Amino acid sequence: MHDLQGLTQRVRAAGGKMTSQRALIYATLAGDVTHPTAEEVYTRLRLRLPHLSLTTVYKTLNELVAWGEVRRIDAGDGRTRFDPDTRPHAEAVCLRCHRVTDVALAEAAALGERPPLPARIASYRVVHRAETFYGYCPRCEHDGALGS
Amino acid sequence: MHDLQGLTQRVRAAGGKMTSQRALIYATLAGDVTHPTAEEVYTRLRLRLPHLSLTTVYKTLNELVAWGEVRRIDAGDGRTRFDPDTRPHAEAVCLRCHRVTDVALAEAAALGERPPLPARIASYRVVHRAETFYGYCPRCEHDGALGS
DNA sequence: TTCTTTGCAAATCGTTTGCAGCATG
DNA sequence: CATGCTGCAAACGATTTGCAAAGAA
Repeated sequence: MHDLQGLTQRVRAAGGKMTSQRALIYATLAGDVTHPTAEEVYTRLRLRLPHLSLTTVYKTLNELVAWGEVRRIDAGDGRTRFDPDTRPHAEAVCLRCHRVTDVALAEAAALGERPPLPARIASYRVVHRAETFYGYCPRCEHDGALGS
Repeated sequence: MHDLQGLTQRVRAAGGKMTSQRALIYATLAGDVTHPTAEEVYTRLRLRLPHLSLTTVYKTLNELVAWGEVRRIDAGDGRTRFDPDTRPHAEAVCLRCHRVTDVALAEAAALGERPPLPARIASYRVVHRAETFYGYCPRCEHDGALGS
């Protein structure tokens, strides 16, 4: 998730074409720290591209993941969320509202986050690591109903 | 996930009843390190309890999670897996076959796993932490087709 | 007996697929 | 103009729900 030009190049290198839909989906996700679902991306873009279909959003997001431009995140409810930040980092997931918040690099570092990724773990060839903290976000903590 | 007696007590304390279905589902999961899906649990138990329904398996597994006896794991495909080990530990997920393997405590420790769980991260009240390594298990690595 | 649980069938919901028409390179 | 892309509708697969019958306390 860098500039549109670089992305266009990579898309073409992969035998693809740059369309207005893709450009907008890319752009929407690029600056986003809220880890939106496919449906959320769709809803936002429909304002600017009324003819856009949810199918296209799904396909495009899957491509982005396959190309390593975006990362897939599971927050425990049924939906898949997407994170344009592909650098190794930790996340906090709310067990109630399923909000996902990036954990500040400094905070992660203080906890022992070590950038160099070991190549093998449990005999797996490791491609990516994630550290996830499950708990309650401030809003949900103060809203009670933590048991639901 | 301890002994059946302790579980029966806790089930009753929560206003529930101990049934043969529950006892078997509990027992099946207790010693399991393969992180089975609901369907896998169902298939195994059907041999001993031919009348068992998948619905019951789902309901029971959800109860176990709600009661903190079991943990829910997402391996990236559509299915939810279940892990009877509720202690903080790391897992390795295969990006191809979605197998989940526990990372040995010693190995995790060498990587900086620190048992004491910080109470707050990114202002979340943290209940549980997970460190996941995504990559390819030995079998899939040697089977080629890593791109699929 | 009373209240929970079971299990069948049907409903949900997120996501994917088939395919005809459209747009990019 | 040759492919790849879009978008509609239909298909899918995992999980949930309604409800009547069965079982535990």
